[in-house]
Amino acid sequence: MTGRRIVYPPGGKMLKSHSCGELRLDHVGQDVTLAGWVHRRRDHGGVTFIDLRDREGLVQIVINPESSKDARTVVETLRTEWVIQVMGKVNKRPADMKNPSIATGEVEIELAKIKVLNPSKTPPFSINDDSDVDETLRLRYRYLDLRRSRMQRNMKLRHQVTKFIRDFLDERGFWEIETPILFKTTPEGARDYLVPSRVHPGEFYALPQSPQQLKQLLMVAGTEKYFQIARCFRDEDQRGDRQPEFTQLDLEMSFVEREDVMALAEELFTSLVETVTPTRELLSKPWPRLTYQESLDRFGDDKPDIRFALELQDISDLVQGSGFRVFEGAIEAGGSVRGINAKGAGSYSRREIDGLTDFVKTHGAMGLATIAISDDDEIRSPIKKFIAEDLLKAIIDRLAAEPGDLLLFVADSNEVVYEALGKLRLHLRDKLQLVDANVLAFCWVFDFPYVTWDEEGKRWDPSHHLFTAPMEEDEVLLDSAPGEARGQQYDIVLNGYEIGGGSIRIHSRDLQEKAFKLLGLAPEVAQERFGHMLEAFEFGTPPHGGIASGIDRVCMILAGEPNIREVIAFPKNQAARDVMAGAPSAVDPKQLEELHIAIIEEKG
RNA sequence: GGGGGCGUGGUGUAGUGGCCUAACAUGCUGGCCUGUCAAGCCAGAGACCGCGGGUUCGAAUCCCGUCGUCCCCGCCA
Repeated sequence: MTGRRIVYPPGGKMLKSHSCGELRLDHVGQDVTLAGWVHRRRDHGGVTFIDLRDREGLVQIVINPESSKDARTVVETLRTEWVIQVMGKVNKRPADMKNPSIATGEVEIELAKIKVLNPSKTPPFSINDDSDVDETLRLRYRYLDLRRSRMQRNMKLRHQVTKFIRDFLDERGFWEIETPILFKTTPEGARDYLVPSRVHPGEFYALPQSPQQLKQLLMVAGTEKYFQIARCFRDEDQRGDRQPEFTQLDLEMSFVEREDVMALAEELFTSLVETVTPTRELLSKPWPRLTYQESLDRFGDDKPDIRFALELQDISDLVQGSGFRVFEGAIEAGGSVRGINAKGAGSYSRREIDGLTDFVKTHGAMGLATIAISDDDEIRSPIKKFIAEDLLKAIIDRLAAEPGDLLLFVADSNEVVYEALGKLRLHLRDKLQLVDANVLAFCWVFDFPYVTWDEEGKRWDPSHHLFTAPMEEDEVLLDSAPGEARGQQYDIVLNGYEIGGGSIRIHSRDLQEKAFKLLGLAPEVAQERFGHMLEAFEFGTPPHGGIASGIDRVCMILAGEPNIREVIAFPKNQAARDVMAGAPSAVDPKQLEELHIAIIEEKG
């Protein structure tokens, strides 16, 4: 997209009159002062060129034998990444010397004066190209990495995303309100980052996992429409799309129902991507809506990537009574047998199919039943000898299989079947290159179960969070059959990533207490941890709901990057370490003493 | 907490038991060159192969351990 033209004030308010990247034919004849980094230098003996770079782009500086001796002497010493200031005249380039590959390629600067503002050591990796560099090295010299075009592009994109969100919500009456970073621990959910209190020995603040409670209290406070681009903290192990601190668009509205929040969020994100990434193709508008159950049945995933098909098919009804114990056993135990048709993978070797089997095993499945149909219609299948031929045909029909296809089945509990096939589906997406990277596929997933049973902890866990309201018609189920109640929750999914989720909240003390009780919080514990919420709900709390969206993930997808570190200026590595500054680090014993903290050495 | 991949001049890679006195590209240093834009040409410096131990006549290469890093599971909205 075309950025705002940067015009520097004339008369020496800054060290430059123009940015390098903004110069065009209109500027021909003007005397300009530029400042930036030496991108490249091409010394031809007589004539020398410098590509001068700043944030806005590149421009070519020409030094002729007719240029001043002083200038030529300085130019000889220049090296890449030196910071220089140049004064010169903008000339039109002769016709055969234009460079269409850069925006300023029609012009060049005839050097009059040059000043070295700061020399540079040879950087540890090249700044002037986008070659791959070991990520640890990039992180260690992040300030240099951020100078490279990829990161400049990503940081700019991120700015445009947050700027768009702010403008959009401002226009609709939202107030941006900051909430505390030092708050109260909530042992439910993720692990908290704790901050010791110096003035209160033995007591700790916690960094917020999200501003959830505070934004609800802002609704109690009559704010009605709130948002924040908020930093959130979770002390859990990292992934490519998870960092210990990350940024959420957090918003909350009073006097709304589920549809109101969904409509707002859908409009926000649709217009966001249409504005910020106009060349990306939006798969569908309005967004498809999937119930949680439909999402699992079709994609084996509650955050489905709907850019490609490869949908799951249930064959339980077919294989029941087939005599094949692996299939029958799963069904008898309450599970199912489902499969996907990996179109065009029928020629996979034994070795490749074994690879797929190993893959599903890492996701809990016992194994993978396969039916490979070669291009000349020959069927290879380890289960062929266990099932009748007409059943095999029926299964092939159900999966709409053709020569050249590979059918893959998992028989297990529904939970395992969904997980294994859902992940296998994504694995095949990458292996078979089934998606167009330019497409953006949003969808809604809703009608989540209100709670899910945690077998290990022998208790009900919230599928969203503690403050989500159940569907009104399902409230009666909370006592009788909590597992069947649905929550007033909705998730935004983009290209297989959950980029946002929200709910209508509970706004009455009675219902909130009931929810706490269901979730195994004893009244006195609930009072200790969330007394302020319960109390607030007694003072005329409006019905309210909202949504939160992971800005890092959104930017990652819009930037086409493989992980969120690429859209965070100073991210931490997989081990949650800042390798540039060296955080976390040991602290002075004096500091610990002041905080009333003693270190316990690791045992063993 | 568990599993897997990777670690070789500054950078990116090749080499997977002797041909390695470690190769290639790029970068770096010096020289030549008046129109290039990933400039070109010539010359040069630069790694004992993450670290420690072991196997072997012989290890960058095999084994064990360790450290770093990335990915996945667990965990986490």
